[in-house]
Amino acid sequence: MKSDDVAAPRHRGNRHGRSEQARLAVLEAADDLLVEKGFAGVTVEAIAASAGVAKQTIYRWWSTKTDILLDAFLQDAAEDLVVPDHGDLGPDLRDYLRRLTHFLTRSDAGAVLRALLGHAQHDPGFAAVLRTRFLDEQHDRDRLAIERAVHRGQLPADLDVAAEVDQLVGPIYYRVLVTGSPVDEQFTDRLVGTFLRRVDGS
Amino acid sequence: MKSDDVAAPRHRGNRHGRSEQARLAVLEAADDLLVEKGFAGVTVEAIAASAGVAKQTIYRWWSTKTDILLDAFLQDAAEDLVVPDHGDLGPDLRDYLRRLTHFLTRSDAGAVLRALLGHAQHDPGFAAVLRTRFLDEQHDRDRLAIERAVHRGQLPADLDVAAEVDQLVGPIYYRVLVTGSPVDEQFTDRLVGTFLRRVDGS
Amino acid sequence: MKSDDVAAPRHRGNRHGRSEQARLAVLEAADDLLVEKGFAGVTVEAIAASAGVAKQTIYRWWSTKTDILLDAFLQDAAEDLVVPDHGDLGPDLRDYLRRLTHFLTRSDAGAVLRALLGHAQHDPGFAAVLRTRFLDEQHDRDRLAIERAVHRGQLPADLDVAAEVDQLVGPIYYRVLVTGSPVDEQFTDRLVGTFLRRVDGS
Amino acid sequence: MKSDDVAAPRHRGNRHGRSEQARLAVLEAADDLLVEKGFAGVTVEAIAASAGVAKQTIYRWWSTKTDILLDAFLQDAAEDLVVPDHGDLGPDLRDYLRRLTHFLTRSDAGAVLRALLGHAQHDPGFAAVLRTRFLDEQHDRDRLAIERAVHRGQLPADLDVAAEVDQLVGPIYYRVLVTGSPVDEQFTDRLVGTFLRRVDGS
DNA sequence: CCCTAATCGAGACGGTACGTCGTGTCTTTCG
DNA sequence: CGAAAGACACGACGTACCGTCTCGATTAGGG
Repeated sequence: MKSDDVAAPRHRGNRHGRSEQARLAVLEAADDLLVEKGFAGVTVEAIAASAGVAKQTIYRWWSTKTDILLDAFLQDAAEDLVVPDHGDLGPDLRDYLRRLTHFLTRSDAGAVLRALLGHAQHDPGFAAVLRTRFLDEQHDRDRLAIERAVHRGQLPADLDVAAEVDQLVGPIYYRVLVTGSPVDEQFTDRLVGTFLRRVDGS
Repeated sequence: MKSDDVAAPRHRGNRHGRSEQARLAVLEAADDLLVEKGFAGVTVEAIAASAGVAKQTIYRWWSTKTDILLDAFLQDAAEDLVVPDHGDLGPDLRDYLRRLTHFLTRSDAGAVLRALLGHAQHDPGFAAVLRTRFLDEQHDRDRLAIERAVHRGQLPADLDVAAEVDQLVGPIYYRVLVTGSPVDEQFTDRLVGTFLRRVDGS
Repeated sequence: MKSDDVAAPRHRGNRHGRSEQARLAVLEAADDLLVEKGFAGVTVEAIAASAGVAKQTIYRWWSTKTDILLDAFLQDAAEDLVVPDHGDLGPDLRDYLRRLTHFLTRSDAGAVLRALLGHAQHDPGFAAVLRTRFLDEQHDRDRLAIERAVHRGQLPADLDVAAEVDQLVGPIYYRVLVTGSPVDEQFTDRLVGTFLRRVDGS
Repeated sequence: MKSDDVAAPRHRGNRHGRSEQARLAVLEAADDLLVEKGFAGVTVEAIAASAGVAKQTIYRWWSTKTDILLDAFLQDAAEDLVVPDHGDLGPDLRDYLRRLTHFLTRSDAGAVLRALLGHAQHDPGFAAVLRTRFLDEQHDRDRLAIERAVHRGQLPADLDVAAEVDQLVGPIYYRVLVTGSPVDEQFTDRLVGTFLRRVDGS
C-alpha cells in the first residue's frame, strides 16, 4: 500500500542533498522545450542551457533525456486525471473519458506522454520503466469508476474489468496515437453507451 | 574472349535510372538493423555500411531514415494483411483480428510499424506521411469485412463503420502500443463478440 | 617537357586526399593560439573554432594537440636554422650559436619548441616522437660546422663530436629552459672561445 | 606506494591551525601519483582521493597542482644535493656532478623536478615561482665548490663563476631535458676536466 | 564509336550533440 | 573553525552521426 510521501527527500543517502532549484529548473526546461520545439528539440545540452544548469548536474541525476521528461511528466500529470465520483457509473465514465481525451490531446502533459509513448516503441527498457512509473497507476485510475460500480452492486462481481477498460480507453488511444482522427464527445459517449448496454445485457 | 568473373560485377551506376540492387540492399539493411539492433541502431551510416552502398546514394533517394524504413515496411507488409472472405461476418472478423494481432506483435514488419508509429509521435510531418502512405489504406482494409456485410444486407446501411472499426481494432493497438499486455485470441474474439451483439441489437 | 607543371592539387576533402586548406588553417591556428594565449590556450576546440574547421577533421589527422603543434613547428622551423658556411670554424660557430639563441628565445617557432620540450617532460612517448621528428635532425645540424672543420683537417678526426656539441649548445638550452637568464652574444662567443681553445690545445 | 593504512583515527579538524596529517598525505599522494601515473595522472581529484582528503582542504592551502608538486619536491629534494667538500676542487666537482646527474635521472625527486621544469615552459608565472623557491638556491649550490676554491686561492677571484657553472651543468640538463641521451661518469668527468684545464690555463 | 550525363563507391568536410572528466567554488555536517 | 563529503557551473575532451560535397570509375544513349 502506498501512502502519500510528505515531500521529496532532501537528502539522497549522501551527507548532503541535491539542489531542488536545479531539479525543478531542469524539469521545467525539458517540458518547455518539448512543447515549443518538439521531441527533437529536447537535447541535454538545450535543457542545461535553458535551465542554467551544468550538463554534469543533469547526468548526475538522470541517465537519458526521456528519464527527465518522465520525471517532468509525473510531476505535472498526477492531478490532471482525477477520477470523478458522481455516485453513478454512466456520468462517471462519460466525464472521465472526456477528461482523458482532453488530457491526451490538449494538455502539455499529454504531449509529453505522447512523446514518451513514442519513445517507448523504440526502447523496450524505457517502455518497462514507463509502465512501472506511470501506466500501471494510470490503469488503476482507468478501472476505478467501474470498480466502484461493482462495489455498489451496480455491476456483476465477476466482470473482466481489465478487458472492459481496454475496450473503453483503447479506441481513444488508438485515434490519438495512430489515426490522428479527432476524438469528440460523441465518440467517447458512444463508447460509454456501448459499454453500458454490454454490461447491462449480460 | 570473355573473362569469367566469379562474383557478379557490382552495378556501378548508369545513365538512366537507379540501381535496383542498391535500392533493395538499402531496404533490407534498414529492416535487418531495426530487428537486430533496434531503432537506435538504424543510422544512415550503418545502413550504408551494411548495404555496401555510399551514403550519398541513400540521400539521393530518401530524405530520412524513417523514409527508408517506411519504404522497407511497405514492401513487406502488403501481403501480410489480406482480409479473409468466408462469406460470413463473424469468421471474417475473428480471422482478421487474429491476423492483425499476429502481424503487430510477432512479425518483423510489425516491429517496423511499431517503430514508425513511435517516430510519428515525435514528428507530425512524418505522421502525416505515414497516414497517407499506409494507415489510410490499412483503415480501408480494417473496414472491408464490415462493409462487405453491409453490402450483403447483413448489417444496416447507416452503420457508422469508422466508429465501429475503431472499437474493434483500437483495443488491440492500445495493448500493443501502450500497456504491452498480451493480446490473445480470447481477447480478439471477445471484441468481435461484443461487436456482433452490439450491431445485432441495434 | 616543361618543368612548369602546376603541381598544386587543390583538394577540398574527397576520396583522393585531405583538404590542404584545412590542414594549413589548423596548423596556423595552433601556432597563433600558442603565441597569443600560451600553451593552456591551445585546445582542440579553440583550434577548430579559430581555423573554421570541424573538430572531427582535426581528430581525423592528428591525435593530440601536441601532435598539431609539432607539425606546425616543423613546417616553419626548417629554414630558421640554416648552418652558415664561411669556410672557417670560428665564425661558423659564433654565427650559428647566435642564430640558435635567437631562434630559441625570440622567434615564434622557438616558443613552440619550448612548449613542446615542456610537454616532452610530461610524456615520454611524445619525447620519443619529438626526437625522431625534429631533435635528431637538429642534432645533425648542430654538428655540421664542426664536422666540416674535421673534414678540412682543421680538427682532429678522432674528436668526440657529440660530446663537444653538447658542451656548446647545452649551456644555451640550460639558460633558456631552466634558469631563464639571458643569453647574450658575449655568452655564446665565450662558449665558442672555450671550445676552440680546448680543441686547439689537445 | 601507499603505506599500509592502519585504521588510525583520522584527524577531523580542530580549532587551531591546519592538519599536518592532511598536509603530508597530500604531498605524498602527489608525489606517488606523478611517479606512478605520470604528470597527467596528477589531478587534484586524484590527489584528494588518494590522500583521503577533501578537495577543499587542498584548495585551502595550495592554488594549483604544480604548487603541490613543488612543495612535495622541496620537502624531499634538499638533502639529495649536498655539496661535497674534499678540500680539493677536482674531486668536489666530479663528485657533485655525478650526484646531480643521479638526482636528475634516477631519483623520484628528479622526476618531479623534470615535470616541474616541463610545466614551467608552459607557464611563465610558475617558472618564476620555481626559480624563487628552488632554482636560485640550487644555483648557489652549483657554485659552491667553485667559490670555495676561489676562497682558497685555488682559482682567480675575478672568475665569472655564473658562466663557468652554466658550462658545467648546462650540458647535463641539456641531455636530460632535451636529447634524452645517457649521462655517464665519463661525460661528467670530461666536463670537469675541460673546466679545470680552462681555468688553469687562464 | 566516341561523347556525355546520370549514378555509383568512397570518404573528407562543417556541424551538433553526446556522455565523461577535471577544475575551482560552494554548502552542509561533524568534532 | 578546519576538515570530509560532495553538489555545483564551467569548459574541454574525444566520439558518433548528420547531411553535403567532391572525386574517379562505370555505363547507357545520343551525336
